[in-house]
Amino acid sequence: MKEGPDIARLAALIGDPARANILTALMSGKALTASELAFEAGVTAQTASSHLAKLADGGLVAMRKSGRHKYFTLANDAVAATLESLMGLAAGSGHLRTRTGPKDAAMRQARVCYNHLAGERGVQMYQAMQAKGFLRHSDDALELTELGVAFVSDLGINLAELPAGKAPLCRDCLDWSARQSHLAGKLGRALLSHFIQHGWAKRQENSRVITFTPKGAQQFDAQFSAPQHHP
Amino acid sequence: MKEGPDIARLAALIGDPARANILTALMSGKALTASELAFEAGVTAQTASSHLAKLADGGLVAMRKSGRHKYFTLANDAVAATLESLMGLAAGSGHLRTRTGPKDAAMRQARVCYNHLAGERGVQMYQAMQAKGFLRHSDDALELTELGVAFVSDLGINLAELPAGKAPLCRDCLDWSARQSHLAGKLGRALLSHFIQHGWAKRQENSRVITFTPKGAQQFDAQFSAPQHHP
DNA sequence: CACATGCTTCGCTCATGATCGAAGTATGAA
DNA sequence: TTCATACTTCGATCATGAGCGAAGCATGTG
Repeated sequence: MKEGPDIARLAALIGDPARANILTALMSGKALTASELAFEAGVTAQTASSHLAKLADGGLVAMRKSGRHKYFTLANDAVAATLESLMGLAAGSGHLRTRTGPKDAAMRQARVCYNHLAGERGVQMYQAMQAKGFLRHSDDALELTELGVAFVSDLGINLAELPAGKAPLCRDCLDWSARQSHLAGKLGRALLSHFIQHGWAKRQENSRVITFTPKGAQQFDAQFSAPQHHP
Repeated sequence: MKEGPDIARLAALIGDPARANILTALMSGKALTASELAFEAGVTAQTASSHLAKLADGGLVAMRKSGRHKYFTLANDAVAATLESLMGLAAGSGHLRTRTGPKDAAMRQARVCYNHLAGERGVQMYQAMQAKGFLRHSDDALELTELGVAFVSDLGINLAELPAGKAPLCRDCLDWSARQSHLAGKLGRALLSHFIQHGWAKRQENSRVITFTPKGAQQFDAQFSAPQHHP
């Protein structure tokens, strides 16, 4: 009678309304913080924390710490496939909807992530710097190459002036709107400061939104031309 | 935040141990009575009755009255596919329900997945049919090519005789033991029937295990030679 | 008919776990 | 440092529903 894997344990995990809401929100493919997921699920942060721990323990979601945030994603696409299968059953071959999008188009474009640039612009910068060989992953760390050192110096950033301390120079930061990494760390902070000091972009009051001036956007694109996909 | 199909309700339905046992038992494809299912689930008849009512109400099982008996089956193969998908996740996350008995090895080799062939043999067949160009993915659907039509006709299966209806001819079903797809749908069902009718394989009593005869295995391998991996 | 069998309904007990307030920890900002 | 934010842990409350005994239908058999 008891053949095969323990399906009940897993299904019960998905079967709680709050957890199902969390998983449904994560089906968008974006990485979301614990607070955002608490809001999505309609529960308090404490409750969501408990649920997220259970989901992680059950292997349904993966977690990544970033500063004081915790970003959650679905653990892998097998989980997503199973969820979609369940949605299909629940709706009778129904179709999936796209959950609550990011609040603001401007936020998606460019915003402050604590102290560095995030959003599409941030991702663009990160990818361009990798494509040009300025950034390199080694083990779990992100390094600025010699080429990269020259590049930021040319920009006018003095690496020696950056504050010393345990904080890493370069770091990945997961972007909530683009679901891709962008550049954090002391260098990320320095770059954003640079853009603002040189009038490329401005911070909006009472918001995380960053607005690029036309001229600034041009200069930004010149430095960080988006990687071309096949011709 | 309440959007899309109600996945929680459905998952909670599957998430009860007794109901999960019932559904797992029905994965054998056999129609079982309420009492038999009560025994499989390890609960009393009253409790099983309540569970079965809920499962039927939730559209997971179908019921047919016959005299003073009630025969239950899974509602359709979409349900079976979802359950198999859940088993795959559960097996992956390590929470196997212990007791890897002798039955387990046989189950991995070949078993019934509701009404079609699963396990290593099922995966072998699926991959061979893809490698030989009998099956092809298009968009999200799985199609039988013209070559494939000829192949199954040669086997002695009359596609025109298959029951009409909205059920798909070919469908992916994720194998929980092999973690790869095998063939479900009306064709998958027809193929398994064919193997059994022609004495290639036999179903074991009270189990999902399928045993191939030596001769049957030979014929099976001849038709579905496993794709060779280059050294 | 009486009687047995298969299943269902009722009513009750009881364990599980979802929830949130309050307090605690970690990290970043000023 | 002091404050703010993000998340976690603890403790207590409370609703849900699984489980079963007992009784009630329904449908067979002798």
